[in-house]
Amino acid sequence: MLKKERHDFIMRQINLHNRVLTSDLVQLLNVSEDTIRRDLQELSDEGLLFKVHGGALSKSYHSSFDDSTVYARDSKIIIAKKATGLITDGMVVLTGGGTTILEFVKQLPQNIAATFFTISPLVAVELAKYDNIEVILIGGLFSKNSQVTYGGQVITQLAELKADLCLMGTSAIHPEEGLTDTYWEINQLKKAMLASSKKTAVLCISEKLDIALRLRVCPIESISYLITELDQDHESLTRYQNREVHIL
Amino acid sequence: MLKKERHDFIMRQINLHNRVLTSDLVQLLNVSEDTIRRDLQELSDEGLLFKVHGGALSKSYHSSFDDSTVYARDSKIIIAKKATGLITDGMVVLTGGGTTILEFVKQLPQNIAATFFTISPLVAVELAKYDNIEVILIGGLFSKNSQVTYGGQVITQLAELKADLCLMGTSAIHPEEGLTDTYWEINQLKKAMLASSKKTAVLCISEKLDIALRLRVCPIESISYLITELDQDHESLTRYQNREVHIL
DNA sequence: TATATTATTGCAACAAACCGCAAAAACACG
DNA sequence: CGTGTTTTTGCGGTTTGTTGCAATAATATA
Repeated sequence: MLKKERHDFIMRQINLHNRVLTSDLVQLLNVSEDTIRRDLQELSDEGLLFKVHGGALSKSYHSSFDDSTVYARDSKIIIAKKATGLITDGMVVLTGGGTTILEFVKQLPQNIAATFFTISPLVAVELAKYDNIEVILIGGLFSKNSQVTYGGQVITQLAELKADLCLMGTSAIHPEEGLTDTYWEINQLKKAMLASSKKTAVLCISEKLDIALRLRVCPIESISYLITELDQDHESLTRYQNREVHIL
Repeated sequence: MLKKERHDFIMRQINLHNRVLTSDLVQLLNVSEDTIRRDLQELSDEGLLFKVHGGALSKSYHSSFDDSTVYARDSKIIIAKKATGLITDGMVVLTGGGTTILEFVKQLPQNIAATFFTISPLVAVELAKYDNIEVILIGGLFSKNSQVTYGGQVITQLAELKADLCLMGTSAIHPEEGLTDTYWEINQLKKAMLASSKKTAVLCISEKLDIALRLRVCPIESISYLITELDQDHESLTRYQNREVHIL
């Protein structure tokens, strides 16, 4: 393999995963550590990546990625980590959009092998960084507000699908009213997603608990897992606990 | 064997395999290393390949997709600006993916009113920033390499659609061979996109001119507009000019 | 702080590139 | 045809590029 090809390979890995480990590259490319280190040094000199102890990081990861802009990011990371526990190899997963789901994708283990259907282009792009994940983007009208596809075409495609697990964020959840939403189209969308999945996990920061909006998506019993940043036995969650809903 | 024949042979190998090793060519062509090196040097001077230590690489071997440092960004901005001239209010436009198309979207005038179909999630997200643009994302399998949706589902949806204009990037264009590509699925995809549009514009930086890859998408006559960063009457473009193709 | 992992540096072996030169082939032209 | 010129090619010697190794320094992790 030519040096240039190695460099291209490394850059591809970097842009795919936002980071590379020296040790991984040694195995993948079957060359000595020294060679990889020199490659990383050269690419770093060209300003194509950030060299760090143990490997290298994507340049865009630091510059363009403004972590601070995501609201309540710390909470969302906790939620995301809990949610990854639900995913096992071979699973078929359906996801919605939103920053919480996006965070969930970033927290997935590197080698997870699964099939993901999603209505969120951003989630699709993030999922594509995993070698062993097959990504199917469900197409349709694209919503400027929620950054997901919606509309009849999406509903139709969802109807043909049966996923093991559906992961969705929510803007409101209430012990009696269940999941609710403000927009008709998003409401329809979520209903269709629920119907297409054997189980459903709702990812939701605690400040969205105990809120009911105009349009009802489903009763609380239709939800299999409720994932918040709170402890399992936090008092805010007791009213959600029942035979159907597992609190994580 | 004549020099010209050797050069043709080398270019065939390059376009077939994306790479050649000096040592391989020495054996295949039964000439000295120096001769091969000189051949590669000359072909490199003509801009037909990239010479590297140990051999040479195809010019289109810029497979990697890096969002941080877009390759030849200045050229792509020039191309993008030219392309915006093709869009008028009320148009139905179909776009592919790639950094050039993404740049095109960023250059669109703020209040343009049009309908865009796209196979690229990133393009969809960017288009969503325009208030008066309706965005329809065509869904399907998501390609990790090219960051667009592809496969049967995409083809099927494209078949139901007739756009006024199709905008696509390309990795290779040649006056006799037309549009060509390396991957079967992308090839099929581009064919379907062409069939779904009344007119087609190809956005393409000049270094991808005069390159032919393995799989043919369409003859040069099927293209309505060819947009490069070069001046309209640049000599590199004369061979592309004919009744059908407009050079911008 | 102790221990393991990763970086750095100089070095040697090898491969490839470069340079000048000369032989051979192709070409131009009277 | 012959002769001078240009182009092409291969060879030897030299320089540069690439890679892996070993010893040492720096850094992470518990």
